[in-house]
Order: sequence, then C-alpha cells, then structure tokens
Amino acid sequence: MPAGFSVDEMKRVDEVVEKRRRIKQGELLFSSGETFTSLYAIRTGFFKTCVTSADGREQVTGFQMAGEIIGMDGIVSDRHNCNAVALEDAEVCEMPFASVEELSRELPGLQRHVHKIMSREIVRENSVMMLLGNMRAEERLAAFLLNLVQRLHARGLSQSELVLRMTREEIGSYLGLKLETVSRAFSKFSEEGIIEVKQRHVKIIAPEALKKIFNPQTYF
Amino acid sequence: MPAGFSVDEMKRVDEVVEKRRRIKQGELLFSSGETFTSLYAIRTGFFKTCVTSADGREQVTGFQMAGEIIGMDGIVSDRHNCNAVALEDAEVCEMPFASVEELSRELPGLQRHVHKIMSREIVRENSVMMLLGNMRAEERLAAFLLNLVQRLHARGLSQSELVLRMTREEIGSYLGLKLETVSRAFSKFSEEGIIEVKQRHVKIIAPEALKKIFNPQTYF
DNA sequence: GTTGTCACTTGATATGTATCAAAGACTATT
DNA sequence: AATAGTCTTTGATACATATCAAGTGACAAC
Repeated sequence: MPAGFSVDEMKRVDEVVEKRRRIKQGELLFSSGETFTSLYAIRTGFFKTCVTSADGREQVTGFQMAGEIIGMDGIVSDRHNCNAVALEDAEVCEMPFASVEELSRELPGLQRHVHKIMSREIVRENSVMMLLGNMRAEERLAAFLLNLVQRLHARGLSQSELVLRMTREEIGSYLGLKLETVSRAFSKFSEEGIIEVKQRHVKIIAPEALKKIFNPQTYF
Repeated sequence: MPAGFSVDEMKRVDEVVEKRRRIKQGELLFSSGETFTSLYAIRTGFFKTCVTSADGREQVTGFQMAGEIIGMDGIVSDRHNCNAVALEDAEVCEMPFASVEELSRELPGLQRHVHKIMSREIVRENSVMMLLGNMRAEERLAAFLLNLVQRLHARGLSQSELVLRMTREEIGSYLGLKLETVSRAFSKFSEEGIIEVKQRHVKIIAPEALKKIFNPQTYF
C-alpha cells in the first residue's frame, strides 16, 4: 500500500503479511478484551467496529472497507478495545504488529505510513465528534452518504450509486440516531428528489443538494 | 516519559526536545491548516483542542493537561487539523516529528511509546463517541468529571476537588450540549449533594453516586 | 468604590428526536 | 409457493435538550 518502495523493500513489506483470514458475514475479526497481536488490512469485504458500554449500549465507531486498516485500538493496552464485525463475507491480511514495528524501524517510508494511518483515524474521529456534537439528523446522514460514496468512488466504484452494507440501526448507532430517525431522513431525501432509496440500494441524484445540507453556510 | 531506557538513551530522547515554548492563556499553540512539524508535550498548563466546521460551528475534541502529547492530528496531511488553545498560561516542549521518527527507529521502546500514545487517543475518541451517541446530559457530565479528577489525581492532585479550566460552554461543546444544559446538570448534582459547585471550583462529595449516574447498570 | 464585561444560573417555551406501535417489504428456509 | 424472521417504513405521542430571555454573580479596569 505505501508507495515509493524499491522492489526489495516491497518484498519485505509483503513478508509482514503473515496470513490471510476469511471472515464470514456476522463474524468477529476481533473483539474487545482479546489480546492484541496484529493489525488487519482489509482485502475484501466490509466491517463495522463498535464499542459496548458496561450496561450494554452499543456505539458503532466506524465502517471500514477494502484497503483500510483496523486494529489500532489494541496497541495502547495490548488488548483490543472494540469489536470488529464483518458486515459481509470478508478477507483480511493479518499483520503481526511486532513485525510491522520491526520493519518500520528499517524502512522510514513504512514508519511514516503507519503514523499517517493512525493520525488519519484520529482526524476521522474528530469529524465524527463534530457530527455527533453539532449536527442535526439530516446533516449527519448527508455527511455519512457523501463520505461513503467518496470512499467507494476512490475504489473505482460509482460516484452516485451505492449498496449499504449495514442496517438502519447500525447507521443510526454510528450517527447517534435511532433507526426510525435514519429511516425518516432517507424518506425525506427521497421525497425531495435528492436520492433514490430502495432498501439498501441508494442512488444519489443531487449530490450538490446533499453537500448543501451537510454544510449550509457554504452556499448561502 | 517512556520508561525502561538507559541513561544514554534517555539523554537522546531528551535531545529530541528542541525547545520550550510558552503559551499565554487564550493563545493558540497551533491552528488548523498550519504546517505540521512537531508534536508538543505539555509541561504545565491546560489546553483544549477543537475543530471548526465550514459554517463556524465549533466542536471541542479534547482537553489536555501536563504530561499529555498534542499535535498528532497533523501527521496525516502535514497540516494540523485542529486548533490547540491554552486555557491557562502554559509551557510545552516542542518535539520535531522528524526527530521523533528518526530516534524511534533506533529505540524500539520509544517507537512503541509513540504508537501507544496515538492508539490511546484513538481509544479515547471512541469513548467520546459513545458519550455523544448514547448518553444523556447527566451521564455525560458525570463521565466528564470522573475522567478529569482521575487524570488530575494521577498527577498528584486531589481525588475530590478540582478547578475547571474551561467555561460551561466549552464543557458543553465537548459533551455535545448547550451551556445551559451543562449548568443545569451541575445544579442538579449540587442539589442532590453529589458535588459542591462554586463557579469553577468543584468538590466531589459522592464519587460513587457519580459513577452510578455514569453507568447505572453496574449497580442495579 | 464604581463601572463594565463576561460567565453563569434559572425559568418558560419550542423543537428535534426518541419511543411506542403497527404494518409492509424483503430474504432465507423449507 | 408458503412461512418465518429480520429489516424497514410510517404515524402518534412523549421527552430531553435547545432556545430565548432575564437576572445574578465574579472579576478587572478605572
């Protein structure tokens, strides 16, 4: 994944990948409390990560797709601090963190890459905090949809059509809303002709309108 | 800060600290968009970090005190992605990130330490997401107070008394509440004899009651 | 001591989202 | 093709927090 490596270096990075692991839909890649050993690069499939409070409330902390790295929550305490659940059949590369650290001591490019991945996660969570703390339901959903298509488009998929891998409840958990509120926001967007929704199939008709909802001030 | 170094190693870690910088109350240590060069270790004082949306809404993303590291948001894009504001006169150590990376390639202990700090921030933000997404006003404030005293106590200060360095509005921004709601929650706790509040001076009378509010299920 | 400013508290009301409830739509199983 | 189960939509109502407004208290400057 990191660019700018020689053939030899690339080979060594490849060797860090210990093995591939297949995860079926609904299964856990890792769970909270489990000993941390590895980061995982998602090759195919779609995950959610979530934390659970002592009294059982669940908060989805992110949705991850092919090419993204999960497991960094485990580094601090040598135990995972969240659950990672496959939302569709998935395949990941297991990268023992000790090997990642060892090799990144030798390859500054890899080291920098690891740092950037963790920093990106911090910055992403900052913007989720902004969503949860300041935005209204429709703004949250607009931001969520725009973020999803943008990431899917970066993977060669459509800019305008997407298939949601998660339920309304999971979207709601991520956005700090109840599933009914998510459903109503979808319906509202649909009525306004901004999107077309058919179950989990979403077609974005008016991306500009979504952006306007997400961030009204930019448009006056 | 990291333990388990030899005298020589400790000396080299010390050398990474380029210079000290004093920040007056209300001033910025760094701001969003600014070029990222360094992490900062807080020696004394108290900071908030916050992000601002395009339409001017502000979200406080954290409060940081002596011994904590800020600036990791800047690594991913070589630009800072949040503002760091001193809430009281402060002194920080500037640690050029290039030097940190260089030295941590030689000292596995330092490397691990850097990784843990970033992972800790990811995990912290996960629990803030839980707060913002699932908890009610009083639960949020209870969690906030418990977290603050716990961190202050770890620095040798009282377990039960604290002086807030931030306004009700800043607490509210962090917790996704309006300042009036924060104020009402303080008053409620005070009426119930859980805390004593006198402006920014807070005395925790019944920590168990706070813990119970934060997490009702644990107590039945 | 007086004035001004800013932070905070408290009350009344408004509003957005949650909750409760029921029905409809899709998927998987048999 | 029928059935069960899950997910989703929609309506009616409840509730927590926001908003608006006024007043109080603390601190700094003069």
